[in-house]
Amino acid sequence: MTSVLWLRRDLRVDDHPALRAAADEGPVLPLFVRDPRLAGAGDARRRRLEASLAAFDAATDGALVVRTGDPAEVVAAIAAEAGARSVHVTGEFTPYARRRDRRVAERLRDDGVTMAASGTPYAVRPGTVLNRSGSPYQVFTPFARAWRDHGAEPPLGTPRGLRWRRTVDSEGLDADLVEPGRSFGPVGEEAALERWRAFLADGLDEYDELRDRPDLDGTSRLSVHLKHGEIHPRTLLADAATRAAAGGGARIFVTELAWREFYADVLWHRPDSAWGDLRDGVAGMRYDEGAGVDEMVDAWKAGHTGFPYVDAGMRQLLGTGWMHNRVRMVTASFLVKDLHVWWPVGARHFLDHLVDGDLASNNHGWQWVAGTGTDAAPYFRVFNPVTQGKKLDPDGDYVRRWVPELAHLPGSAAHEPWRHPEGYDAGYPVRIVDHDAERKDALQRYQEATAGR
DNA sequence: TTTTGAGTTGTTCGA
DNA sequence: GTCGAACAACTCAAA
Repeated sequence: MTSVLWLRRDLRVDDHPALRAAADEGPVLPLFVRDPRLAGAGDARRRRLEASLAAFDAATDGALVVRTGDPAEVVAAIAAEAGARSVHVTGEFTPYARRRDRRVAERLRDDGVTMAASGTPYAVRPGTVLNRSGSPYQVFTPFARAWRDHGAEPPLGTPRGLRWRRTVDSEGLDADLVEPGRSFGPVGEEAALERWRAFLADGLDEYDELRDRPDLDGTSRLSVHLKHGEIHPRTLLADAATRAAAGGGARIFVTELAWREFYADVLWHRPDSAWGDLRDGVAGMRYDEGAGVDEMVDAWKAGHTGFPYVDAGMRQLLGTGWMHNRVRMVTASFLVKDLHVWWPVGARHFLDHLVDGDLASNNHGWQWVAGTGTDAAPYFRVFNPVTQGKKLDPDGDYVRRWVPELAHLPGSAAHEPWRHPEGYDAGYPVRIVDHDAERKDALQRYQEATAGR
C-alpha cells in the first residue's frame, strides 16, 4: 500500500530511516509542504530550498509532490487523495516543528492515518545524551565526550526495491526562484556527497589549520547540505572516524559536528531558549533601541558600518546567503557589544538570509556571543573587529573581495582605511561608532547588569 | 557530600 | 616587539 513520506529537513534518498520505513510498506509518495509560517524573508534562503527540492525531484524522476498551506490540512489531504494509511517523517526538534508535528499527527489520526517518525537529522537523537544523574549536560566539553562515547548508528544505505508513486498533482517548483543567481553553490544529495568526498580527500587534514581563515577555502561548506538533510552526519562520522581517532583536522571536524548536536540537544531541553535568554545572568542588561539605533542596525545589515571586516561579512551574507563562521562571531559581537542591540534582532536577520540557517546553531551561537548562552563568553571578551580582521584575513583578500570601495588598498591596509590618505577615495563609509568607547560602554553595562547578584 | 578543576573561539596594558 | 597578567564570578562535572 502507498504511504506518504513527508519531507522536511531530509531531502535525500540514501541513509534515510523514514524512507526505509515507508518503502517497507510499498510504493512511496514523497511530499514537501511549503509552510507559509516558515517562509524566510530572504531570497537566497528561499531559492536554496527551492533548488534543493528541484534536485530531489530530479533524482527521483519527478516523483516529488509540492503543495503550499497549513501542513495539517495539506498532509491530510494528500494522504486521502493517495489512499495512504500512513505518513512517515524524520523527527524534528525545534519548538515550532514539535508543535506542528503533534498537530498534524492528531489531524491524521482523526482520518485513521498514522504518522510515524523514524530517525532524526542528528547522529544522536537530541535528549539522549545524559550525565550520570540522568540530566542533560550544560557544558559543551563533557557533552561532546559523552556524545562521542555514545557513538552514531552506521549509515543505512538506499532501500532496496524502492518504488516512487506520484498519484496526486504537484504545484511544481518555482522556476523563478530556482533559476537566477546560483550563488549558493551546488545543490542536492549527489552534490553533497561529491563535496564531502572532495573535502575528505583535500580539506579534512588541514581543517584544524585553515578553518578559521575566511580568505581561504578551508571549511567543509557542508552546513547547507546538512541543513536540508542532503547528507546525514552519520555518513560524515563513519567516513571520518578512523582519521578522527588520530587527532588533527578530522578530530576538530567531528567536534564541530558535536557542536551542532549539542545545540540541538540544548534546544530540545529548553525550547524557550530559541528566542529567549538561556541564562538570566545578564537579565536587566541595558540594550539600545529606537530611531537612532535602527539606523545603525540598518547600516550593520547593509555592510556600511565603516569597519571593513564587519562589512565584508555582512555583504557576503547578503550576496551569497552564507558567511564564514569566524566572521559571524565578529559581526554578531559588533551588533551586541558595539551597537548594544539585543541578540535576537541579529539572530533573526541571520536566519532570514543564511541558506544554512539553523535555529539551534544560529541562535545559541548568538547567545554565546551575547553572554546569555551555554559556556557563555566571559563578559570582558569583546571582539575587536580590526584586530580580528588583521589576524584572520592577514592579506586583506577577504575584505577586498566583498568591499569594492577598498579594492584599491593593498594588503592589510584594507582593514584600516582611516590610516591611509586614499582610504576613502572610493566612497567607503566612515566608522559609525568608536570601538574603544563602545567596548568600555559594553563592559560598563555588563557590570551594571550583574552588580549585586 | 564536598571539593576541586575547568570552561571554543579575546583584548589590553604594562613591564 | 614580546609576554604575562588582568579582566569576575559562577556553574557544572567528576573525583
